[in-house]
Amino acid sequence: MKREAYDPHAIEEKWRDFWREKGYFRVKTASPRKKFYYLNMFPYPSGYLHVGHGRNYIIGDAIVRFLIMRGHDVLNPMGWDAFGLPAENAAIERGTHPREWTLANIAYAKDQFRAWGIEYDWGREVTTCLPGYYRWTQWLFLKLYENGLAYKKRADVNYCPSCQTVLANEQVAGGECDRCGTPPERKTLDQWFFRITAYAERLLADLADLDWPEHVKKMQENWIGRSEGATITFRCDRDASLPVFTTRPDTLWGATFLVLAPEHPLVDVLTVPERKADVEGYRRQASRASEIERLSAEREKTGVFLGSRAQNPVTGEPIPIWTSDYVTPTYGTGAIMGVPAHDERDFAFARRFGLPIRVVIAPPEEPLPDPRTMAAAYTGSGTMVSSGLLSGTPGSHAIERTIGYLAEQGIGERKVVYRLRDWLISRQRYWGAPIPIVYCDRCGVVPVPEADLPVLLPDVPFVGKMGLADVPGYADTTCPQCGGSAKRDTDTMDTFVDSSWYFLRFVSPHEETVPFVSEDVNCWLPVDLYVGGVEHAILHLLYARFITKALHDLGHVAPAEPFRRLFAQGMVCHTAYKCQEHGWLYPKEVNDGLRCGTCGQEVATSYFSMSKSKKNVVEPAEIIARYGADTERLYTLFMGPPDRDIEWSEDGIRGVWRFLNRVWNLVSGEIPRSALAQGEPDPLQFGSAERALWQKLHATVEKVTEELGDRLGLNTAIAAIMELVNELGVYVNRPETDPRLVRRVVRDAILLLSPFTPFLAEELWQRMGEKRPILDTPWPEYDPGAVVGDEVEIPVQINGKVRTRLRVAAQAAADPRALQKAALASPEVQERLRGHEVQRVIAVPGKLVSIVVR
RNA sequence: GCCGAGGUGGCGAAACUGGCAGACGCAGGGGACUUAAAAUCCCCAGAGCGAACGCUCGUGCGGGUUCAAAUCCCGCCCUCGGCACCA
Repeated sequence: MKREAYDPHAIEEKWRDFWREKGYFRVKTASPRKKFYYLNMFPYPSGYLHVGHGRNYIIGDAIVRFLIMRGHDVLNPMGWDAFGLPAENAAIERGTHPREWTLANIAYAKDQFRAWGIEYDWGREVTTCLPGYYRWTQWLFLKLYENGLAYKKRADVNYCPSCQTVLANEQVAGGECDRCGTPPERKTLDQWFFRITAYAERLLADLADLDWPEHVKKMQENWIGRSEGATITFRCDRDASLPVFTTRPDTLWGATFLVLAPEHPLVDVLTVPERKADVEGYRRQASRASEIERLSAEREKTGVFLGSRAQNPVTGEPIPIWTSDYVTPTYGTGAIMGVPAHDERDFAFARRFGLPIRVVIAPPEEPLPDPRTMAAAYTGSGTMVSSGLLSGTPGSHAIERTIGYLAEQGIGERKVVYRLRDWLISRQRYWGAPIPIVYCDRCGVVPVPEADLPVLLPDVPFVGKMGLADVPGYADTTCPQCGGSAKRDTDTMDTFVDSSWYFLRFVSPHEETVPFVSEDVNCWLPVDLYVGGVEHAILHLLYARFITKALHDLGHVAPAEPFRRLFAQGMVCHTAYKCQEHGWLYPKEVNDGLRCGTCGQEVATSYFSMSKSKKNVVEPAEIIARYGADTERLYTLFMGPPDRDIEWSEDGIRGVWRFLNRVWNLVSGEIPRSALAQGEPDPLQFGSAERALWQKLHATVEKVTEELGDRLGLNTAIAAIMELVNELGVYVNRPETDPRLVRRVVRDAILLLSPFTPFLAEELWQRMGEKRPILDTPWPEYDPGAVVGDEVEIPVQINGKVRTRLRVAAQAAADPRALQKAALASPEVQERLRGHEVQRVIAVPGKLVSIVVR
C-alpha cells in the first residue's frame, strides 16, 4: 500500500486558524481557579521577526499548550512595544511616518505568529503607541507626580547628539549611547526624573524571594550598588562645612586632603581669589571631557588646589582642599576625604601632587611600610595605628568602633549610599507618549487633569528628526487651573515607561475609565513565568519592578513584585561574513563560503546573534517553506537548553525533519492496525518486550511532564520523545505485537509531541480517529510504579571500577541486603573476587553495588 | 579590579540529590535497497593497546575528600556576560 507522505504545508494550512476559532487561548473565566499568567516579553515591531525572535515565542507556545492540557486557566497575551527611536529612524529612512511603519510591521508579525502556530489571547492585544494605551502611561506619570515620585530638575544629563535626545543612565552602555554608539555629551537641562532611588533598598532586598536566574539578580544588585559607610563632616575655611562619604571611616586619621568633584557647589566658596583662574580653567576642561575620558581609570590624575583648608576632625590638622574629576559629582556627597595610604586612587593623586601619605592601618607586630614606596595598602584586616584613642583597635572592629566614636563626637554618622541614579524619562523626540504637564506663568507647573487625558500626540507629517517642540502650535494651550494661556511640556516619555506597566494592562485591556481593574490584577499577578532576553536584565526588569512597587504603595495593586519566575532565554547565533572592503555580506554574496563575491578578498567568518545589520538573519518564511513550521519549532527547541545561546545550523534542522517524517510514517502505518484495538492494554498479559515498552512510555511521560512543567529543559524532553518513538519503531516490527499497547503508545506520543509540533500532532490525532481536539484532551498521566519496571540493571564496581552488570528484580534492587547478596552470588563477581579479601561492600538501592577488596 | 555564568567526543549536547560519563541528534564510516543517485532502513563510532574475551586512559589544569567525583573542597588557567576612578 502506498503511504501518504508527510506534507507539512497542507497540514499546517489546515489547522492554522482552528485553534483561534475554537478559542483555546482565550481566558474563559473571570475567576480562575488554577491561574497561570504566562508572559513573553513583548516585541518591538521593527520589520519581520527572525528565527531568533521565534525562539522566545516558540518556547512560550509549547509551555502554554502544555498548561492548557493540564487544565490551567492560562492568561497568555501579546502586544507591541511600539513607541521609540527605531521606528523614527526607520521612518526617516523610508520617508514614511513612524505610525504607518509600526502598524504595518505589527500586521506582518501577527501573520508570522500565525504561520508558526503560535497563539495568544489576541482579544487582549495591547499597542503602546495607541492613545487607548498611552493615556494610561500618562496617568501613571501623573500618579507618580502627585506622590512626589516624578520631579523635574536641572541636571547634568547625557545627551546623544546623533539621536538628538537625552538618555537615562541605564541607556549609556560603556560610555556610548546604547542605540547608536555615539558617545553622549554632557548637558545641563531641565528634565523629568522618576525617583527610583527611593526604592533602591527594596529593589535590592526583594530580589531574594524571586525565582530568577542568579546572574540576572546579580546584575541588578551590581546596578543598584549598595555601599555601607559613614558621612563625616569637615569644618573648612570661610565657615563652610563639607560632608564626605566613605566606606572606610576607620582610615580618617590618615586623611591628608579633601577632594571635591568639579561640579560641587562648594567649589566656588572654597576657592581663594588667587586660585580662581586656575580652578575655573580646570572646571571648564573637566566639563568638556567626554564621559569616556573622564571614566578612564588609567588616565593620570588631574586636579587643582582650591587654596583653602579643612580641619581633620580627629587630628585637628589643617588639610588642603582640592578639586579633581576623579570624584563623581552624583555619588555619595560629591566629595571625598583623601586617604592615600589606604586607597589606590588617593595614593595616585597624592603621589602626583606631593601630598602627605600617612599609614593608619597596619598588620600587627610588623614595621610600618615606607609611605614613599608603597602602593596603597588595602589592609582591611590590620590594626588601627596612629589613630589616637582608637589605636590598637583590630581591623574586624575598626569600622564599627570608629562610626560609634564619630557619632558620639558629632562628627559623622552611619550612611548607606547607592550607585543607582534617578530615572531620567524626558526625551526630545516625537514618537513617544507626551508628558502631561502644562507650564503656566501664573500657576507654575500644572499637571494635566486626569479627565483631559490623553494628551494626544499631534497627527502631523513626520519630517525627520523632530520633537514636539518642532510641531507648530503643539505647545500652545490653556492652563487647566486658571484658564490663561500656557505652554505644554514638549518632551515625550522614555519608551521604557511604556513597557514598565504593560503586564498590568493585559489583565483588563479594554477599560476606558481605569488603566486596569485592581481586583483582576490582584487575581492574575504576579506573572507566573516571564520569558525574554537577558538584554533586559537591568533596564526593563528594574523599571517594571520599580513601577509595580510604586503602584503597590499607592494602593493600586496588591503584589509588590511583577514577575515571580523569570526565564532568560539564550540568543540564536548564525554565521556572519565580513569583507574588509565591502563590510557585512549576505551568505549569497560570499563565494565558496570564504571569498567576497564583489572583490574576491577573503572574508572574516564569525558567529553573532542574528541581526539585520550583520546580515546573518534567517527568515522563518524560508524555513517554513522548506520544512514547515513544526520542523522549525522542534529544531529551535531541540538544539540546546533554552537558556543558552545556540548556533543555527542547516544540517541540524534536517535531523529534526527526518524525525518528524519517521513519526508520520510510523503512526500512519499503525493506524489501520490500531484502529482494531479495543480498550486499554493489560499489563498482566505483557511479555518482556511489552513490559519494556510500557515502562519506557511511563518514564517518558514523567520526563516530559517534568521538563515542560518546571525544569524547562525542553531539549531533553524532545530527546526523550525521540527515544520513545525509536523504541516503538523497533517494537512494531516484531512478529507479534499487542495492538492495544501500540495504540496507547502512539496516542500518548502524539500528545507529548503536541506542544512542540502542534500541526503534525493535531493531524495525526485526527487520523487516529480521535474526536476531541488535542487541546480538549488531558495531558497523559504516568504511573510511578510503571516507571520503575520489574527488573533493573545494577552495575557492580570492584575497587571503584564497573566490572559487571546484574539484572535484578526491582524489589530486590530496592533492598540493600538483597542487592548485596545478589551481587556477591553472581558468578562473574565470584570469579573476580577469587584470591582477594572482601573488605567492604556498599549497596545503593536501585543504583549500584560497590565492593572493596584487597 | 569586583561580581556572575561557563569549559564534557569531530560538532550541538546529556548525566536533576556524589552512584554505569557521552542519552538524543548532527557530521562521519560500513552495509542493504537501486542501473545509478537521492531518500529510506540496518550496523559501527571518546582515545589508546589488542586477533579477541578485554585492559588502560579520559569531563580545562594541579592537588584533596570519598568505596565512588563532570558533580564536593583547595589552588590555578581560559571563554563569555555585568559593573567599574562609585570613595
